[in-house]
Amino acid sequence: MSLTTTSAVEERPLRADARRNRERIIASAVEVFARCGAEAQMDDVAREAGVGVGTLYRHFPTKDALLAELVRQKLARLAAVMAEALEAPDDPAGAFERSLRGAAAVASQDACMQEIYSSIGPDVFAAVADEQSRLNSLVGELIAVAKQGGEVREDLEVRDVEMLMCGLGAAMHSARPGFDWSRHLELILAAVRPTAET
Amino acid sequence: MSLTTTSAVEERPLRADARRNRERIIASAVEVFARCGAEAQMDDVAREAGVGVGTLYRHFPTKDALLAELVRQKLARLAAVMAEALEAPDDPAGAFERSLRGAAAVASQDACMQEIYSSIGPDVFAAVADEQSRLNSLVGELIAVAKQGGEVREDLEVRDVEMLMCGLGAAMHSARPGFDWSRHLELILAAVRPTAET
Amino acid sequence: MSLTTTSAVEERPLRADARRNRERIIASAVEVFARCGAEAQMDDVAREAGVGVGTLYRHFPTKDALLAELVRQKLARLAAVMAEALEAPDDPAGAFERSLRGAAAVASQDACMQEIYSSIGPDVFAAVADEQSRLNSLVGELIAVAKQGGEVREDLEVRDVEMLMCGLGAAMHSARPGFDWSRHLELILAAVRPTAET
Amino acid sequence: MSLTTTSAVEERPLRADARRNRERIIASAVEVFARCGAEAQMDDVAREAGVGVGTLYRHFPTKDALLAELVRQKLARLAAVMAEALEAPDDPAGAFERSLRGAAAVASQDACMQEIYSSIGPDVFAAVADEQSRLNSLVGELIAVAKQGGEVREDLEVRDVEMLMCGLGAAMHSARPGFDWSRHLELILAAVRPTAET
DNA sequence: AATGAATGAGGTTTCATTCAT
DNA sequence: AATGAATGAAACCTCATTCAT
Repeated sequence: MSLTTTSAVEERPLRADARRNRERIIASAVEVFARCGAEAQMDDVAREAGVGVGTLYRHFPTKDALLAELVRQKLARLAAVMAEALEAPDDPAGAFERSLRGAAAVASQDACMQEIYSSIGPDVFAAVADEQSRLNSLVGELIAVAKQGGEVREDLEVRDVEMLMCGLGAAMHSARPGFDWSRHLELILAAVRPTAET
Repeated sequence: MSLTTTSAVEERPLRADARRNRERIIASAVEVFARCGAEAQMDDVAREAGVGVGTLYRHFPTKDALLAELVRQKLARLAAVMAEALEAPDDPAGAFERSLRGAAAVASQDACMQEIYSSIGPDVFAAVADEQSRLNSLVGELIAVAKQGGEVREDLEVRDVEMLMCGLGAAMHSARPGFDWSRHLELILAAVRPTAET
Repeated sequence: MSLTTTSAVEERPLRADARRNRERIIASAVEVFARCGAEAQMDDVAREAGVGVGTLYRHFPTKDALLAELVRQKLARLAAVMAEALEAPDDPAGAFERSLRGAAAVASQDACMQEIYSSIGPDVFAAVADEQSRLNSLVGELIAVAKQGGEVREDLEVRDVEMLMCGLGAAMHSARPGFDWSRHLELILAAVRPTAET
Repeated sequence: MSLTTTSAVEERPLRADARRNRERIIASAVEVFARCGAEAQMDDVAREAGVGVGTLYRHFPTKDALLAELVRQKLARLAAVMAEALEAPDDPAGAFERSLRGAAAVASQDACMQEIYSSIGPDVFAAVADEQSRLNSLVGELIAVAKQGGEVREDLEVRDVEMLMCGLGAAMHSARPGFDWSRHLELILAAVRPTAET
């Protein structure tokens, strides 16, 4: 069974009420998972959305399918931030840093997403591969531009940013006393800047 | 109910066989949680240890209590690495870096611990506070020494290291394709080194 | 609520398209139940018929009503075979045997019907009583004729044939390895023939 | 997952209470399935047995496993009847008929078993293959003896008996008005006796 | 009249924890 | 003290039926 829900093509548009429900479900899911973590229950999501479980399962035939959709949306939002940073014409210089700050801000809105992103098995991960690689492409472009401007170390790669941001998200979500994600982000930015001896 | 199992005082020493059981349980738990993540089942731990569930529950009255013990031991091992780095008399200079490398190596042995560490609720977190703060003290000392040697940025604080290492562990555990914790660690070390303009 | 759908009188004739739908539904139901057994789902029947579930429920207010209709049609087909055998003027002698062979052949076309026929509760059974008794009358006539020809044992009754054919259908449907309904039928025919000592 | 529950060898005997429960569960299952048919629910079985569902699932990890056990026991009881008939030294002549009468009597005690036997999928059928073939062997022996005595037709095979008895069981279970299994059995016996012309 | 989205009771199964042996 | 059988509250998911569009 495929976890994909938005098969790009030949997807006849949902009836108005169905779409409304779909959106309420997603919104509620974000809410509920934020409260309870990835082990939140389908029943709770349905109740929060004010629909029956059956409706929930009509839209997402599996809990994993719902998680996949949430992750997908999150990745899409991150990609949007990246794209925006990339296209801003006025200041190509700071694009990279701006994009990371924007991404961190987006991530901080629902840090629980990090837990979900970490907890998903290979199936869900695969179901999300498209958005993931689109995001990675954008990061690649941002890095390329930044290298030309001498803003980041020469050896910086996409997966470095992935790892660091993944770590940022996790620390964010762990919410240990004293943790402060914007400080964390500054350290990450320091890590990717050209080193003294280079 | 307290999650603490080793309440410092008035702890009559376990009978020899009981202690043996306790240790086998912990070893098995590490094994099983490494295989299955935090949602491994108590029955599995018991079976792996070759004891009945009842015995498992005699030693750890709760799953959380078992998790707490595992986290505690992990923190203790990290503290040991830190202490060792601190005490090495020959090369006080590199102590800080050495300690982080050592800690990362220890963490990499059972990255699932990171998931557990992240998933524990406040109760378990509190049950582990002692080891946590002992570890933090050591990190504080290491930072102090390193600052004197000019090895790290002046504004570095313990919680910075906590955050970065927490992120490292999480990325480690996520095991996304292409992730490489020793590269991640190098970036972290770059992040804490004195910046050019300082 | 009555399961009857074709209440003899006061049944205004369906609109042309409605009738078309009704027939497509029944055909699809036969198909689907043959594939999946009695626990096939209403949604599947509707999809196979190319109509919405709503339409299906307009024609058959209940799953049981649909099953009843299927059983009714089956019984009608069996009755047709019997009537045909009875009326064949050329060979009144073999009519009984011919009718059973014909009935078995019809039954073998969708043996799943047997499962349905067995699984129906008293309600559905009652809803089908008319066709059932019409069939039984015909069997009665066939037996009477056969007795005059000395083709069947003197004590043979309608319910004997019912029982034996019911068993045949069930064995057919069970489709255990090695089962062969035409062999089974021969044995049944042997059972109803006059015994040696009579 | 295997449906087998009684893996002949190396099965350490159950604790006394566990065995008691196991037997109560089976007894209750017979009862409940007799009342409700194969779609009876696990919860009902558990309640009837006076145990928690968990206990039920400890003994039978799946509904199918439970059904398999019931079928197995039924087949074993039938085999016992056959064996008994075979071994009776005094009257080797009537052994075959006696065995069928005995089998029918046993079957009539819980005719619902027939429905279950028919409804089981290939998996359960396989899980029951041993008992099935043991039963078939006995029938084979009975047929052989009967042939020597000239009690049954020369061409009679085991699967013929299987088919006929399968049909008997089904008709029994269908319990249509007027059905009478002992009459049905007499007809079956007539079917297998040597025919006049042979 | 037709559609298919929505409903929600109910089905099977899991697992942390308790308690009789 | 040790065992593992028993417990039962949930978890996920299905499907006959209703009802807004």
